[in-house]
Amino acid sequence: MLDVKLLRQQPDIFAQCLKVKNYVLDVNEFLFLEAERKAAQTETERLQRERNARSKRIGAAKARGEDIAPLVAEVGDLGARLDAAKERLGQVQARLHDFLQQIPNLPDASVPEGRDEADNVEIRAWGRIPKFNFEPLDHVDLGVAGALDFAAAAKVSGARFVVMKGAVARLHRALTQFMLDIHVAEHGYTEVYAPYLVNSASLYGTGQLPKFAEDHFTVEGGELHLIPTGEVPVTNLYRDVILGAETLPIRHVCHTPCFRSEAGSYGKDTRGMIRQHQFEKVELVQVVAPDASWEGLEELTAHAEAILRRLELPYRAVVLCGGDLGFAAAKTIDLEVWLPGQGRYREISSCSNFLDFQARRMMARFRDPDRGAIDYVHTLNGSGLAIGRTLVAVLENFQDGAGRIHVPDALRPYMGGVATLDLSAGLGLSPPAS
RNA sequence: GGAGGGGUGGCUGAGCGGUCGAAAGCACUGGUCUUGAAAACCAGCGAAGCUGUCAAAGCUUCCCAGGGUUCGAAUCCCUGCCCCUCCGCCA
Repeated sequence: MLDVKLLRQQPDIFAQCLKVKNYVLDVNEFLFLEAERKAAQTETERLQRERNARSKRIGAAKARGEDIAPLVAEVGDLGARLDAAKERLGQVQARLHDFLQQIPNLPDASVPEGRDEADNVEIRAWGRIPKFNFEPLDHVDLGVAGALDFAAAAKVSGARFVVMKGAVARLHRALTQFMLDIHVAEHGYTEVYAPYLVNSASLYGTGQLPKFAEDHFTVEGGELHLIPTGEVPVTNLYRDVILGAETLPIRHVCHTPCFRSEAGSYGKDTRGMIRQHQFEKVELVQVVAPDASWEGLEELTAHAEAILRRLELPYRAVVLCGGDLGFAAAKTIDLEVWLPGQGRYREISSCSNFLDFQARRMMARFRDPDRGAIDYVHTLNGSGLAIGRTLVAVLENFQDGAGRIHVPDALRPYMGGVATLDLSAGLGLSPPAS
């Protein structure tokens, strides 16, 4: 949600900024609704004031033991007029609210112009892209002996699901634990366990509603929704909260499954586990004072990058262009990992600064001791990292051409010391030491 | 699933249908006192929005949410949500 007061003052400047996000702000519609709102609100408040004054006089007269009948008669149709005014105000406010809810966040001035992901700008790259003396397989082929079983998942559930078995299932678990441990022990995040089903208010708070209702799953007959990302339950912890300044910055790490309907992505990434209805993610969330959010974005991005570096996975960081930027974000840095099976970089983390956009929607505030005032916090989040895609990256980058996967050093303690996974043996389970 | 109790300001907690946005205490902020601190005492202290160029000032709304009764609702009625206690079931 944007600052309405600022929007009123300079709607044209807002419209100009939103063009970078390919959003057309209907300034005339806004000005019309604002004029309506103002008229309706002043009229309603005027009638309320009159009613209050009259009621107060009746109360006073009654207290003095006087006959209140004439005073009551005098009220006349005030109630009816007030009801009508309230009705009108309610309607225009609802329209205005809807209008404002649909407007995306303003992109930061540093966000490059552009239409789609082809226009994103690389800001750094790390690691060496592996050279193989064989044709690298993608994860689907690497797991074909049974460790990654897409057919079984299709039978049990449908398309866009996976069943992992044996060593790969363990690798998946190991990655999760590894990431959580690093973020907690070394990056100063507090671990959080949160619900996977949330109410609509939470989805409004972080901006998944009202515009993107088709992107997530809603439980039939209920008002609960499967979370599309851990961002939703974790950021909403601070909905309707006024924080003490001393509690900032807040850093949370949370491992959750994520559920996405992937409506509108038919035919896209249908092979393998790049785009699934269900995947796991370790999410980083920060709640900070307004003057600390840009620093926070750099920091949070570096925390996500640290995981890739320790896993020795080559990646690059790109700044999303206006056209590719999400609804609520002012700026987003994507981390893209190299996938030999596809011969290209793929998104594995998305780190965003939302400024006060989410905070405004969810009334997440803090008490600023310097000014003695209450102000909105700034919120940030990023994947640290998406587990499924990290698994794919490990399998594809560390294959040896003979169906074996080299386990990166950092992960071995989480794999019971195992250095190599043999996927050719079916489930990739090492034969028992006999 | 059954029975009962309850949702009031940062917290605890009063509240009669009519100067109640709401007693009191705690916490917090400022002051007096003190070498300093504590204690004591004095004062202040909820949020959102609107009108106003700014400011001064004024107004409206908010006592879980949504309806209703009434000239007037924190207070009465209905519905929903949430919490607590006991019983049952249960990972």
